[in-house]
Amino acid sequence: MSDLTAGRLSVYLRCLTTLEADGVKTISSGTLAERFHLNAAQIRKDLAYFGEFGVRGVGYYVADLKTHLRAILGLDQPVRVGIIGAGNLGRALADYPGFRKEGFVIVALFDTDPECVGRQSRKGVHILHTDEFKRMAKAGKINIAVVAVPGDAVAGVVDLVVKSGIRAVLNFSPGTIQVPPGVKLKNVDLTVSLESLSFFLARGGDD
Amino acid sequence: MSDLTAGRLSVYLRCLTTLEADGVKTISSGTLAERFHLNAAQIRKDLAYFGEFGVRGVGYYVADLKTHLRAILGLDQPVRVGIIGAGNLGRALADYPGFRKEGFVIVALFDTDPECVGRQSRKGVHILHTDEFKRMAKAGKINIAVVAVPGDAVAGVVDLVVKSGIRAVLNFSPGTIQVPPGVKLKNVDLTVSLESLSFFLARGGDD
DNA sequence: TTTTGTGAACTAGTTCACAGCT
DNA sequence: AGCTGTGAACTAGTTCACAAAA
Repeated sequence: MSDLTAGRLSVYLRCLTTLEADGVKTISSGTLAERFHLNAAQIRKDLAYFGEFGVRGVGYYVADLKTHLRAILGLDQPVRVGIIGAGNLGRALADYPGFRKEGFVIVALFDTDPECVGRQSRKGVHILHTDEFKRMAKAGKINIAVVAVPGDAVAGVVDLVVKSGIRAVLNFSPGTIQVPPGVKLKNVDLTVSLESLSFFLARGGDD
Repeated sequence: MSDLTAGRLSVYLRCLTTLEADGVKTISSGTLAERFHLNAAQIRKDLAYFGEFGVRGVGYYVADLKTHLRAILGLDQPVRVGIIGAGNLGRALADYPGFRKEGFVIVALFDTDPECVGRQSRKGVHILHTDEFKRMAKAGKINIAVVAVPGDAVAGVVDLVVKSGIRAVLNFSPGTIQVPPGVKLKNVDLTVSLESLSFFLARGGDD
């Protein structure tokens, strides 16, 4: 199963949440695709890979499919997130409402700056010293590490994260880092995102 | 030219900046690939599309290629960015050092909350009322719009942005929005990113 | 009749491998 | 000898189109 599929499952889950709030009980791939600008065949193929969730002639039961998707995405049990880097971005992520909404638990922020260690974010996420990270991860208190440190610190931090036994990392820091097999790294590179758009404008912007 | 290629060009540019700082004058695709965990053939193909920048038997001149890439990415002239949504995330993005480093100019933050309009971010980016956005965009003061508003506001904001003549949008808000042809929309969905990682862990995490 | 699930066809993207230039 | 630029081969991802099920 590809990375792109995983992302789409997450999108489908959000669509279903919207539909449920609207009181929709059952939805066909065609209607779902139309309403959320997706592709019906792709929805069916993505879902069919994990089981036969649909009913021919009817479609999918919203509540039922939602439960299945949450389980497939591992959201049927709490997912604990530790954020390394308590700068502006790290703290914004710690307080991001979208994470809590889907059941993620932000365990703590981690930083090395004595100025902010011991303090907490606006919404009350505690800032611990990065030295604490390994102990907490080893104790099974962190499932996913989010890295939001300056570029020159990222290599060391990712090394620490991997050595702590973490197997999923969401990285916001720049750089072409590598992780050992068995560890999943997802990069969100803000500069690259913005430069891609600049490229589009520079090209004439007609595609 | 695909979106993925544009992203890689941005990555190459950053690699070259690092190399230049290290005093490297010339680099082959093979060495570049090895050092930054990239693919040599892909680097050559990506670059060759825009011109014959390399010298056979030698490689690429770092400073020269960097200039070319900056021009291709439209970074040879200032790119002006307006950020709509002055919440935690919007303000963190406004102050993000990586943007300034590559020559982006953060024109202003925009929000509708009277509580924060008139104030400014830590680094001094002014927060204007969203009503001002259209005027500034029409006056050519904004090239790229960054959207970081709550999910229920995103449709209206993107509509405003498009009506203001903006042709490149970086969206951090959730939802499957659509823009007319000729407008480039890039989504950074934080919840989807995190859920993809959760999916990987739930699957057993061995790929 | 409606809609799923899925093989087959298609499209996009990556990597190989080597001719040709320096 | 070394390295680029590029056609050809390959791999991955998407969409089509339809048989089978409710």
